[in-house]
Amino acid sequence: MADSGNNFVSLAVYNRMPVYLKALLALKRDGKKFVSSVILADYVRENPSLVKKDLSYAITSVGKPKVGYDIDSLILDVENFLGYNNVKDAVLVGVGKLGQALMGYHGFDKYGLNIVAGFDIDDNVIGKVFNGKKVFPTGSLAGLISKLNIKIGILTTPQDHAQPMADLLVQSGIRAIWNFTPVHLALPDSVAVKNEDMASSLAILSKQLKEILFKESN
Amino acid sequence: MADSGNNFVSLAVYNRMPVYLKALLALKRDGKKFVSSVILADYVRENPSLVKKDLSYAITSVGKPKVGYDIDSLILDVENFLGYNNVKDAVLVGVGKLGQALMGYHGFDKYGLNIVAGFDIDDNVIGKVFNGKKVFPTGSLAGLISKLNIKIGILTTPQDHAQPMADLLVQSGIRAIWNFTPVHLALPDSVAVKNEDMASSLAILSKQLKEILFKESN
DNA sequence: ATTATATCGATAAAAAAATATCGATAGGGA
DNA sequence: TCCCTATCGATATTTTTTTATCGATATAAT
Repeated sequence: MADSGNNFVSLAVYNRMPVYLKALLALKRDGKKFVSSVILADYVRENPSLVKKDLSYAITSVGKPKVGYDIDSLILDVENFLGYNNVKDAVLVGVGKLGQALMGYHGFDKYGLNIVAGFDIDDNVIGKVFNGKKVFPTGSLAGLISKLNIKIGILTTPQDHAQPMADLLVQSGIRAIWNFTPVHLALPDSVAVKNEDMASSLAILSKQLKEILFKESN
Repeated sequence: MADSGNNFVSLAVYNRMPVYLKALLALKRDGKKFVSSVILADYVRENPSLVKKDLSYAITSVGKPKVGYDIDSLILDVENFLGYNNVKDAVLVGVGKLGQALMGYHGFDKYGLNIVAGFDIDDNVIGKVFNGKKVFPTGSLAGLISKLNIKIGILTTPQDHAQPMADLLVQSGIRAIWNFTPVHLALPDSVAVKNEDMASSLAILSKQLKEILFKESN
């Protein structure tokens, strides 16, 4: 049965769920109607028991013995679990290359993320429009956030502006910060943070590469 | 004592290690010379025992009772553990906004990542230079990879080019792919993959936000 | 219709990870 | 100098996560 919303589900589940979703969408494209935990586990390289348990957090209907899960309904369930179906407004601060890339990224629609506007201190980008989203001076941040009751801020500033801009976001009422800067933000407990940490990603990739090459060399 | 290189260290440790490093650098900036596991744990919001165990994988000298760890030497140890000190060459495929942002990102130097060149199929970017790195047509990918013995490929193409370009990278000798596309790549076991999965990051942030707001509302 | 089997969902067992405990000891203060 | 205390590093305990097992059952084959 689907999780009612505030029971604890571990972060590991949240990390795997989008992987299942991608696999399900690929299977659907291949014309499949049903998938078993064994097939799906094989596809994403996990254990079938783990897949069954993970899906149990999202699923609203039962799987059929001998057949598996209905792919269409499972996709809906997983998308729902991940919150793709409720739109989340956000502002983006720091409209450099990365900020522009994120503002222009159409994939966010699919995830239910709606970047309402960008903010910057640089007159060269203020007033510009990326993917239909305008760039405003940071001075107008607080007004827009409170007017639209926005809770999520995306932080893509240069390093030295990260903490001050995070502070400004929090003062303006933001309650969740998606931090793309490599800065350790000091924030109150009442604000959620997700660091998009390229350092650890790269370290993990290097570690895996090292392991693969090591295995081959003996 | 430091891990000799191929004992198993869990991914969780790799995820936390850069967080410790950021904290250590901040403490150093504040003029601190030593730090205890308690202080560091408090800073990064982890348990002191966990911090001690994690650091034990990286550390080469012992901490002092009553004092803690020498910050300077700990920074070196952690950087070493994370591989910041050995340069890793990489190629980048797909020089759109995101690709340009990554090519222009100076932080990678610090991590020991050196993007040697970009590759694209679009004549509008081929020949251009970003941050001193030139963009070549994908046709010249294989040659450069084998000539320079490059093992890491960064994938920042549009979705529909992701799998074909990943295949090309693998054929050309790439053994590790840092995948910034939202595509589930089908790759042989001999190739490491790290998906930069914005879907799960966003889902986790949303979950945390929901939990924080829920806690407050009762 | 009967039987064989693949799969589910629940739960038990195992493995892994996180946390607590504890003896040893360096440094500070009486 | 001699305690007292904070901390380390090692290890034991607890908790969490993952994996295996098992009865029930839907489908397919005989």
